[in-house]
Amino acid sequence: MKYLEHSVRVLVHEGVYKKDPETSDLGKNIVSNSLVLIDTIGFEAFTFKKLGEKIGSNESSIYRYFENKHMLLLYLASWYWSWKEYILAFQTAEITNPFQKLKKAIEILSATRSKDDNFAHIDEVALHRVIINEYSKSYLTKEVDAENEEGYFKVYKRLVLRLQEIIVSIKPNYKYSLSLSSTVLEGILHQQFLKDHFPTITNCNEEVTAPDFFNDLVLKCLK
Amino acid sequence: MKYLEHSVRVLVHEGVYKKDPETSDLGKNIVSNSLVLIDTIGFEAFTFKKLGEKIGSNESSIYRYFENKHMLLLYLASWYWSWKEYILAFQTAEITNPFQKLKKAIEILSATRSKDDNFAHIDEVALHRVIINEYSKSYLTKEVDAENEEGYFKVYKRLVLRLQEIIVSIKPNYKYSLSLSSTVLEGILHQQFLKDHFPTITNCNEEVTAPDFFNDLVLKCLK
DNA sequence: ACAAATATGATAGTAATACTATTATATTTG
DNA sequence: CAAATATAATAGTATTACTATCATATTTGT
Repeated sequence: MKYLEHSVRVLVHEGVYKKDPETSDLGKNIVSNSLVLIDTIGFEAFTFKKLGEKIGSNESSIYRYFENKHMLLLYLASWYWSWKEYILAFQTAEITNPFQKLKKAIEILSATRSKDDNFAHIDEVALHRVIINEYSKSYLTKEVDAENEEGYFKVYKRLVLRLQEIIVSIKPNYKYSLSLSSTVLEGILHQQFLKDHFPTITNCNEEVTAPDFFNDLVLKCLK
Repeated sequence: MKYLEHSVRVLVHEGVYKKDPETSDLGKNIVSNSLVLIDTIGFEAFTFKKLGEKIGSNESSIYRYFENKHMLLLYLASWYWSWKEYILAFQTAEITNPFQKLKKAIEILSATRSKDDNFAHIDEVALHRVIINEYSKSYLTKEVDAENEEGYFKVYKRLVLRLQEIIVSIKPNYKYSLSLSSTVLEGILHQQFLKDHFPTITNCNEEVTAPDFFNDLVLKCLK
């Protein structure tokens, strides 16, 4: 049952994998453990060889699922954003007040873990950290235009548009709704990174959260 | 004369290089050509071997200046931010109106090239593109805390604080001046990237610029 | 002017990375 | 029970990311 739900709500673009990791135990192991390993040693030091050793599997078997570690990162990112999109749709559906909707959206996009969800093999908290630390690297490449055409960033872009819709519903004549939305989504990750590594250039800390700041920011923009 | 000026205004932390590239022709060649090569093939594909071939020099000679390509990126980034800081200090010194000062600051931080400056061996436009595409990679690493302690990100953080000072001078009781400042600085790079690669999620294009958006944003926050 | 120091170049070598190919073996399925 | 499929094991290649050594050219200090 868990898995049926899972595959229904979290859809990853077919092009990013050679073989769908959801269809086998090895595949699920690759995904769940790559997450933990990237979180531990960082994306640069991460290799398929080390992952193979960790899961007691052969390097060559991993290559049957993903062309390389870049594609695996695209997979993890798609999974993350797709999951966020699902929670966003689900948890804001009932909210009619657009201000409350916006607040809820920012909260969801900033959240380390979702209260009502639970996936068998994915460590949500580790995934959240990996996205903060590594997501930019998935698009800051020379291949970004080709991969964008393939549709690998569709889910992320759709999320930006969903947030933008809420913004527009509050202030239809606001000229920078797209830029505000993409700034908030990117900024949420960035402020969380700063909180952990460059605390002198952010107000976010144990008391002040990223949602506090971005809520205030967006509301002021839409007044 | 140019070089005297240069070394006075652009100061890079000693720890990022093994030998100061400003002290020799080879060093200057390394810096200027690495810039062009990274801009052309991207940081991931960039190697010291390829750079050596490009400048007709040996790989091992380049290693005498920089420990590895990561340190070279830190160098280029420090150089860039130090240069921006200089221009900012210089061009806003005379402005007494804090709103005008803020506008000028955002303009400078977004500018591809500076009008009144000209460096013999640095291609400013290429450097600006490299910063947009690669700067995040300099701090999204497992070594960030150690390198931050060494002071490798001092210039960048100081720039954020300078922008924040202007913000505070306009609205002293604004609670999120640091986060706003760091969001703007990061956002300026991000919106320019989106304009080039993900135009559907930004309002920035040929007519609307990043300064247009961020000026509007910051002014609304400080009203 | 000359010895000493320094900078660069050339070559070689190592360990790790990023794969591809082949073959053997185990498991599933029709 | 045969055929198809998945995984594991091994080997091999080109490239990367260096380090070490030695020769040679250039600069500098006296």
